[in-house]
Amino acid sequence: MNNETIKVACSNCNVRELCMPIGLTIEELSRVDELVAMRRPVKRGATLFRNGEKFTSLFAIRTGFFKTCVTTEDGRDQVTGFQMAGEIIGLDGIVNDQHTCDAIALEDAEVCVLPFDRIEEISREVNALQHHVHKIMSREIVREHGVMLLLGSMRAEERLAAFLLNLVQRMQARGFSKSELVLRMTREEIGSYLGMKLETVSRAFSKFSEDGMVEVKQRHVHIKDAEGLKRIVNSQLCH
Amino acid sequence: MNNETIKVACSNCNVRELCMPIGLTIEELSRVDELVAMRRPVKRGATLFRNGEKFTSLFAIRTGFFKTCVTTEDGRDQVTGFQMAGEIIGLDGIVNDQHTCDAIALEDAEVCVLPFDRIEEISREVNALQHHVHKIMSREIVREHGVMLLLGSMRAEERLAAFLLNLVQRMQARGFSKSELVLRMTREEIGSYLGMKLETVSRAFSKFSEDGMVEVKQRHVHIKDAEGLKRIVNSQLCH
DNA sequence: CGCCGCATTGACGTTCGTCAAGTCTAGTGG
DNA sequence: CCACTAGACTTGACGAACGTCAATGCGGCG
Repeated sequence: MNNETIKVACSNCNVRELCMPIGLTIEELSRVDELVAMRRPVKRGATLFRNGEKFTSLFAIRTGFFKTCVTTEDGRDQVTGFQMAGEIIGLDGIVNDQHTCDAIALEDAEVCVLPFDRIEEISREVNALQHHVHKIMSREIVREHGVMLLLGSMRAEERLAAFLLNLVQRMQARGFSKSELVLRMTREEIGSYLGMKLETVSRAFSKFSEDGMVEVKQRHVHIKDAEGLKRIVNSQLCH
Repeated sequence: MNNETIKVACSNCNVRELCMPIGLTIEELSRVDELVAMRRPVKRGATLFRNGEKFTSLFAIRTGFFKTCVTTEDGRDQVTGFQMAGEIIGLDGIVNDQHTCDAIALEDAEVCVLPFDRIEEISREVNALQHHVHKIMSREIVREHGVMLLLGSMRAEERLAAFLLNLVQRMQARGFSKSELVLRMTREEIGSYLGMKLETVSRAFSKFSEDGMVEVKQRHVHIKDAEGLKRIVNSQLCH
């Protein structure tokens, strides 16, 4: 009804349970609300932060979809992750006070800006927040272990199957279908993340499609046989 | 001189500047000393912690050399890192209160046991420690980005060159030679870390040797042309 | 001295990258 | 409303890089 200079507050945010600790007392909750300095819209294709930029804040994704990627001087490029609502990005910037990767919106998005010094300050008073921050960073480390496993020991189809299952599982945790999926990234970006070429991604999609495990229509993916995909991931085709 | 039930203290530890924050006041330093619950020797081949074990502590490596690896139920296996003196391991355990990988000593080692609840407690009082913990976790995230880049976009020889340069650079930071290297891991473990087979590792070593960039004798590696290796890493052989 | 695990090397096969041609779709402008 | 275009995607043919399998060499330890 009334126009809203949307009150910035975690306490009534719909992705709260994804990015904030649970079981806070009322007063703790109001302290945590102070974390969010502002909200910031990010247009599709725009960068939220870029390699080399000064680090000041973490970002909690309220809506939208991002990719993060690292680049080397010699032009190598690697997507290190895809992030969706409720996830925190920018953790890479803490260690040297500057970001070491680019974060780019793959669809129109909105993020909460969380100044890191404020996070540290409030963490000292609210134990649950302190532990939550540690868990978020640990979770990212564990996730990356999984990616290393995927890149280091899986073949193309196994990688894509694992990727699709992971995506759909995260969507499901956000209340979306566990069989219907709209990819926000190109084949090339998927390939970069999975360490393979876009043609190989495309072929793997076609293969799954032939085998009746998914229906693929451009970026629309319908997963008809999640169990089949799981078998692919765990197949260890040889040995 | 006198026999030592070695006093457990960071303040006079020789790898302090590697694992502890710098610029602490005297009283802060004494608080930080309380972090170390005990020291624990780990024999070569022994596991410091294992996937599934309850997480209680981080470990700071005083001496020795470790590998960490993740395993899947279907028997896939991936070395996620090699850790040496001054580095902290166990961060993966925070998120779910249990370890998600195995840590195995590749040579006789000694670690400091840092109970994590004590870390959190003292972090609240000593800001420098709080920030240091954040930096350590962020550093690990950034390191893993680098591994993802390596696994996702480099060819075999580029990976091995990058690996050798990274190892020697870390050894140098610890006061060792920047050209002389004793590998503590097998070809197979190197291969697992780099996402390639042990034979491919061996062939890459032989290639470097033929090209006069290194001398290899089993696990002894002499780096004769670090610049050459750097060129390999940045070569982008095709394109 | 002999064994065993690790490492090297060679021959061959598979997977995936490369290059190229062609198709589909969404978006734009007449 | 339709035609046109650019970018994304698919598919095929071929080759390079790496994995696989197997034989052999080497060094350390009991």
